[in-house]
Amino acid sequence: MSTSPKAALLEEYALVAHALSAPARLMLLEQIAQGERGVEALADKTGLTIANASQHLQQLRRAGLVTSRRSGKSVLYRLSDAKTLALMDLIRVVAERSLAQVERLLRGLSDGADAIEPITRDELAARITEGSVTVFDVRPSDEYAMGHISGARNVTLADLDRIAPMLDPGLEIVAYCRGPYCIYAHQAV
Amino acid sequence: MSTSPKAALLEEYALVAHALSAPARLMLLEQIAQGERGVEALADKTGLTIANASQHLQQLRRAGLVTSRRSGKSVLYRLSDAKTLALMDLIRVVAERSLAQVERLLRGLSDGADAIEPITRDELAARITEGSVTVFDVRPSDEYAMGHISGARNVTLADLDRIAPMLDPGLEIVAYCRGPYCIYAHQAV
DNA sequence: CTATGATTCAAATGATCTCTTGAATGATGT
DNA sequence: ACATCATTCAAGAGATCATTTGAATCATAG
Repeated sequence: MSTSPKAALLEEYALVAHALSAPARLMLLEQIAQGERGVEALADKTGLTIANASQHLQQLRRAGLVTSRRSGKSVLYRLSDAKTLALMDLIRVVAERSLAQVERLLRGLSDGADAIEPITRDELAARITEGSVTVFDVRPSDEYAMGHISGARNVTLADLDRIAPMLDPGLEIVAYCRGPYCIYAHQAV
Repeated sequence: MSTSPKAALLEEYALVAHALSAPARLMLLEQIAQGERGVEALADKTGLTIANASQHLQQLRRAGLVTSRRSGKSVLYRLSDAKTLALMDLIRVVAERSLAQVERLLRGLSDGADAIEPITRDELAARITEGSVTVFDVRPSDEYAMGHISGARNVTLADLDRIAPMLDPGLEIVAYCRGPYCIYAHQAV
């Protein structure tokens, strides 16, 4: 072996980190985290060409972050296991904790007008049943179809302007999408 | 803003991952995890030039993984908090879980002869006091000086050949260094 | 077996990263 | 203030990576 064993190990760790170091691959992971997807669907969502998306996906697979299986003509990709999601989440936490730039971005989005209040899943369910809040699922409708909170209305950003005047101003509005990665919710506010 | 807010966020996440994607920076982090260190000490340990180490350290600082403070003439670096360590650890876990290549490396190191048995900290302490094992700390002596398990002997790899014949073959030998990142222990076996 | 459609491979270009070298900065001690 | 030491900055060469294009592979349907 030309390189020392220790250096080889470090290169393996670096390979995993490198797979997460391109925005294009993070977009793909974000989509794959929603559920199994084919290459074409992923390319559409991320705006990448099919060949380019395929190459990024193979880099993710080489790093062990996703696995693929054939289903008919398509190859479906999914996260290899929960650790992949935990890794994405930890990177997000570290990035948002320490980078003042990220905070500025989030502040810029919310216009500083409405208070943004993160709440737990159980708490949200309780408030829905008691009718004190209206929940909007602001994801694209195909993602909505694959699973959503009961009682939530699927409202795209384009719909918002149309229905905004019809809302009871006294009601609290909760916008959600697919976890911390999504910024649709901020835009909807 | 020329780029969309969402793309900017993804680039921040990518920056953190990118900081972890070079073996040289992983070596530096591994050393910094041992305690606060100056640039020169880190450069020595990793075999990098001082200027090069300084550049990598600033990349780590930009990503929020380490912080620095001045102490006299030196600038001391340390991990920004426990999340950084958790992130390194998670990457290691993901890499070792999914990459068959890593397993092959580890198998190659241990020569397949002696069984390698990872044990918990408490279990180890119990075995030391009852005298059933001999514990070697195979780290360099300056790291040993900064903290080690009571009852452990500091034995460098160079010393091993010299003292190996003097050991009671019936005793179990435990080699340890500084957690999962270190491969000295495997070499010592 | 052949045709079709989805995906992957392979080569080439342009961009990015790493490392080295030499000079500049910043803090300390005389 | 001056000298000195540790660290950082700046610029260039060499290597590596991302993206595009066109061709090749693979599984199903006819």
